[in-house]
Amino acid sequence: MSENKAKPDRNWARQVWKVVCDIPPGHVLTYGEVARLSGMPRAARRVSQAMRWAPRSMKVPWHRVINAQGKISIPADSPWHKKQKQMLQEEGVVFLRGKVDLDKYGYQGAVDRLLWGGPVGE
DNA sequence: GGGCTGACCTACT
DNA sequence: CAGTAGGCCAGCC
Repeated sequence: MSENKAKPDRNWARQVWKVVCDIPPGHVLTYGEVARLSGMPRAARRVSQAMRWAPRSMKVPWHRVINAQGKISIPADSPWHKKQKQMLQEEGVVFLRGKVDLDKYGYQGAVDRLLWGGPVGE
């Protein structure tokens, strides 16, 4: 209870990190989905900011968060862009033409897989 | 107190 | 499929 001395502004970011930490390995979530799961459907932009503030001590899988286009939103200028792509590939995510198939690795695809309890190609 | 920025999204052309 | 326009909201100057 003493570590929570951060300003209330950063409090919303905490919820975002919590949702991101809930993303299963081998799956990705879009900023809009994460924002909606965090309770702020219009906060897609806020999520991006939260990723930037995500401290390493939290081990937040920020690399599992991508944009609605299924592509990495980090500018190629940043070394993290290359890092994220490698991280996802390590998790089992496949990049097609530089994009990720949200139909398979997206949240909706994850639920479908859990309900059907089988591989995606069906 | 006001205005610009941004790891975005959705919709239309 | 690619490009453009509008919206949305917190952080920073």
